[in-house]
Amino acid sequence: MDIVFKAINDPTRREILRFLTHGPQNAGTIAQQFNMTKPSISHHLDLLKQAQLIDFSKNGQFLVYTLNKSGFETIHAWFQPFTMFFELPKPKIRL
Amino acid sequence: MDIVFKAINDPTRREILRFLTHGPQNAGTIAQQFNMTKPSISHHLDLLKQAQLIDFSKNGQFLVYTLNKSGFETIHAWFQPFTMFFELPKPKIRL
DNA sequence: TTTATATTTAAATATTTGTTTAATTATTTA
DNA sequence: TAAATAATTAAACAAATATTTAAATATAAA
Repeated sequence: MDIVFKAINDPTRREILRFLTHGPQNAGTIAQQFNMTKPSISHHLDLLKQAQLIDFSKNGQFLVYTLNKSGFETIHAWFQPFTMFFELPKPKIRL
Repeated sequence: MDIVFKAINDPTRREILRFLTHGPQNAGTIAQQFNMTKPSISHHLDLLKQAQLIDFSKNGQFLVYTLNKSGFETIHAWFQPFTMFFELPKPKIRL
């Protein structure tokens, strides 16, 4: 559990997650988005992977990264007890 | 924004937040819950305060801490875009 | 089968973080 | 007003983190 919170603590990692909402991306494409060396991005991807916030599959010489449900469910589950205490924006349509 | 994620990264701070779901608590009462010195808890409370996850008011010589909506809204807002991508547990009743 | 490309792993380092002990501030009570 | 209580602030330090450069691995193309 700790690892998920550690993962989303870093701004670069949060940007990577946001970037992946556009769909699966190669490690190189992800690295291009940032003013930072590839090894540094690689390290961030590794941490997000450990937190199960992303996943990857191999496509030839490329590694394709995608969002992974598990880590987000962990965050959601942690957050749940606190929603009881606050009026949070309600969904516009019936779920 | 960064400060909120930093705040919830620490397990002690997450326990403090959980403890405060039981209602407002004095600094001393909070400190008792943990095998840790008061200055350390004080520092954690300060960080949670900075993140607007908690608030306090003075009652004589006591400082009474409570949960604060603002910080949780920040987390919720960040999480929102990701909910689109995953089937998350649905509410049991109409909201 | 050599060379280029995509990416990670390893080693080193500066910065940040969590904790402790000691000192300080503020309030209450005797 | 002096002593006790509640809590924070300050200084010091060990542990964890993000980054870089250099080296290694794996696949593709020439």
